Amino acid sequence: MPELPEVESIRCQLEPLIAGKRILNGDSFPSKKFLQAKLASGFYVKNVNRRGKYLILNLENESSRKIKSKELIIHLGMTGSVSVVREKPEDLYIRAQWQLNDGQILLFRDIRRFGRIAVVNPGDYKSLPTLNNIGPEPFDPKLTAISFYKSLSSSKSHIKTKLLSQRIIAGLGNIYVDESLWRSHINPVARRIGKERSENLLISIRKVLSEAIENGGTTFRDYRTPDGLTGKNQHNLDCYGRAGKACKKCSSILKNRIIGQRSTTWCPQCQIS
DNA sequence: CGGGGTTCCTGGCCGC
DNA sequence: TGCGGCCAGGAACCCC
Repeated sequence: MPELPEVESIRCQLEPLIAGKRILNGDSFPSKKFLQAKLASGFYVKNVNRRGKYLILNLENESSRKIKSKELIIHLGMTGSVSVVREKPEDLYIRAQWQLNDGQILLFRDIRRFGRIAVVNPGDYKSLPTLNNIGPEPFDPKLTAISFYKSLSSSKSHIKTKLLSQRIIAGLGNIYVDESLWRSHINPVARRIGKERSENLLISIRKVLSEAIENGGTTFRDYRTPDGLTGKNQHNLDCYGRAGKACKKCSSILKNRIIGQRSTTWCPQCQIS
């Protein structure tokens, strides 16, 4: 579902809709994954940030001259979306809702319930292990070809698995991993890659992600921005979803198989180990 | 602790 | 039209 470009598109639209608003109360579907929604009650939304695929709403509440801060973390899972509405719709799949002081309601909708809501003290991500151990943002200038190479070298699992783990680099999911590996001619089951190929991979990741952000994300089925629109990046994919079709570089037939429990598409000709 | 497999959910699509 | 089987953009969790 939503990977970094989709979450970033959502963040960008959501922030002006809710920044400065006060959350009067929160309510949720009765599941452990969403129950913390109500803990955001009474706080103002300072801003809306993103880390990897996680939306992070910075909350503040000044009571009796003491400023209290929290973070409302929304993870969209596979089918999550957010919207801001005046009237709550009849919808079975609303998993959390927050009444705002301007009469609007922030909604979290998630058909499959793979998403998650948490309200934590700033930076305290113990309850979200992946966020707690997350790697650098792809566009962080501190992430260099060398540091990326070293980080990739620290584990010997398949490169596809490493990129999906969020520990080496944040925000990649199945679509953009396959796209980035195709662009940089790296086989998804490669285990060690050299400095030069690591650098090419990082360059490809950045290009793939920035194009996807410009296109407003990739919509296959569920992904929507808060304004309800779909993304356009599905028309920009070279590899993901094209198994059985001709490689756009060499015309070989793209293959597909399961790697690390995830469906993987690659070109057997250009993506050598 | 790192790594691999399992599990959480629902709906859409395909083939019979 | 109905139903079983399979598939899906993610990550927490459990066990070795």
